Amino acid sequence: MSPARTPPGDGGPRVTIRTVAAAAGVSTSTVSRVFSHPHLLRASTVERITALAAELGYVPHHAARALSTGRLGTIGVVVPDIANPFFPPVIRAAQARAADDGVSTLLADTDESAEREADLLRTLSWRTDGVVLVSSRLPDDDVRALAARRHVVLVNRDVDGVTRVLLDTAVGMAQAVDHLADRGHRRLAYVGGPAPSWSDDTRRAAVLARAAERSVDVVDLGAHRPEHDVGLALAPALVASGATAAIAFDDVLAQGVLAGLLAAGVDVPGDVSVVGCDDILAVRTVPPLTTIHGPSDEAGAVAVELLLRLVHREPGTGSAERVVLPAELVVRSTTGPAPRC
Amino acid sequence: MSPARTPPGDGGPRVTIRTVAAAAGVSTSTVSRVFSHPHLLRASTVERITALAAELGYVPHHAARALSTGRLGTIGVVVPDIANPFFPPVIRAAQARAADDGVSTLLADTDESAEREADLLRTLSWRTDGVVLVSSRLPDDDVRALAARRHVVLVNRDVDGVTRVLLDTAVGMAQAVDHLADRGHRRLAYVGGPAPSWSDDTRRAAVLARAAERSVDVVDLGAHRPEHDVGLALAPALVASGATAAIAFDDVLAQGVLAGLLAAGVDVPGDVSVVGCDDILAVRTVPPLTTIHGPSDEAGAVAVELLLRLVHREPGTGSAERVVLPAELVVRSTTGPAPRC
DNA sequence: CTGAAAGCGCTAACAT
DNA sequence: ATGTTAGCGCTTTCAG
Repeated sequence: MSPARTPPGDGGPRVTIRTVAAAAGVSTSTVSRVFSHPHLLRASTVERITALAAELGYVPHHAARALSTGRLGTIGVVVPDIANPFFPPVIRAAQARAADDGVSTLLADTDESAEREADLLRTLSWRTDGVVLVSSRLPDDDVRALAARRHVVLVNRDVDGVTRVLLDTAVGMAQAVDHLADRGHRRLAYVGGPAPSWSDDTRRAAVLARAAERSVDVVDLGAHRPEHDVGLALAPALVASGATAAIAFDDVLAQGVLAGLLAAGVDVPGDVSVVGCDDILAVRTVPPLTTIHGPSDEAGAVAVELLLRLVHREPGTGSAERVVLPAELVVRSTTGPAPRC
Repeated sequence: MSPARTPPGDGGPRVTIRTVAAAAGVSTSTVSRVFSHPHLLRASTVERITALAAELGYVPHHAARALSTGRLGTIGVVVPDIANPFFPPVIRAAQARAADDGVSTLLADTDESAEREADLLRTLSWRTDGVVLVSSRLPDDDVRALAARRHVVLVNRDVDGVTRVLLDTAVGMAQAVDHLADRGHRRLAYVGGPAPSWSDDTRRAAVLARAAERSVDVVDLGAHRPEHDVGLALAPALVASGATAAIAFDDVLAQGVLAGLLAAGVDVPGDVSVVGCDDILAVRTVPPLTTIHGPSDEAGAVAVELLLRLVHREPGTGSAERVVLPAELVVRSTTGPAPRC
């Protein structure tokens, strides 16, 4: 086990493909092939060179490879906010899927700012073969323009003409309405999320549609930033609305509402039922939150898969795919029968 | 505004430094210098070439530059679990600090596995100039070995001989003990975190030390994975211990304990006070959690700063620094006077 | 202040 | 199944 060598401690000139070739008495191309297309070589050769390379402490030079192949072997994953618990599973799955193909991922956080997102994308374009844009805050046209110049896959954003992976929470929202209607609720409130957002639009629409079918009233409590405080502040309005159940845009908002309700002495689910979305908080609320769970990890993996396909396919090939993954209701303890009046 | 061009839609050959040089009637070296050492050129030249380059849609080629300079312009940030809310602020600050120097960050998640961490570090070493290891799960010796071969800065891990940035929660822990002692608590419980961990060792030690000074009893409730469920399951033991207050290794554990206590009908802080650590949950618990807040973002930034210094300094220079940032108690609503017996 | 030329380490035709 | 030979796009001495 002689130590591999790299920057610190210097330790003489770098071990390159050439060093190894010389030591093995073969040409550099053979060594190169050992690491890129081993199937083109005799097994014994591959084995011998691999061992020798390891012994010499040879480490492939990423930049050099990238320069010759024109492929960086790195993709970008851009999210609005790492700290938002919705994203980590997506990110993790994306990284894992990329790693399977030996591709590294550059993770970028836009801090919820479209401007910063644009900046970041500019920087990323120097260093990546393509980008997965999760819940992009960019205007549709900007997204299309970007996709025209770079390989892009969207997650949780539905822009025509751009490859995208969507978590269809509409299914779950409809289930939530059914769930509540089945338990006697006749009037429910929708606590909306960010105004210009695909997620909120589809969620609200799904609630309204299914509620209409079930002849349940819906009070629209407006569009809001998905933050705990906001939900908390909304509790009084919810109570005033006369609704016996609330469906919130996401779990954070729902948790806020929950806290507000408890603070106001309203029993959940005795007096009011609450449903969240995204299953971000799992059972960490008190009581555990009924919510809508989608395969966000799968979304990340699929997005990377599609991206890698784009990267490897020659330009112009294939049209923008649109993958929809269904999200479903998970009943926990914040929903129950409507209070008898 | 002619559009920059990159992979998709092909669009002819890449715009290189050569294209720009030809168009400007200068040599490639001049163009190169415009982007790397503009101060060596006449201002007017710089301006002219910059404008021209922008117009032609020239984008520097990262890999090529890396190959020439031997510096990748990328650092790695390795965390055990992106989804753990303690890390995002660290990551974000690290990225921001790196971006200030035009350095990209490769984020890797080890999924709490030392083995996977080792794997990842191997991969990262091909593609980065150095690594920030946050809360590494690697054995001390492995960390030292790594640091001998690569530029490494540790966060939240104290290994002798390796540059590191520590959040000294011991200060906060002592404050917590004082806070409780001042309010009449004579017997408190420490709910420990992961067994082989610098954080847990120092926290526990700090609690014991200050408690001894204040003649307060401490019941050690053991070492545990910092998860909600675990904390929840520990509530009965806490009650049985007769302690009137619990200090937990971190907020997640504290929140679990809180939930378990509430479930058991124990009033917080009426009957039992609870203190967390890391200020991960902010005011999102009910009631809002008293905890210990440290500048984790600063830790991330400082770590990157130190790393970049290592990267740019020639080998062998400077000895391993040890930066300690103090974390302090934040009193919220889960602590109060000891119940009168 | 700017140009010319020699690579950085690797891959990819093209030969053999 | 391997060797030969050009570069990939950029930086960087060394000259001028």
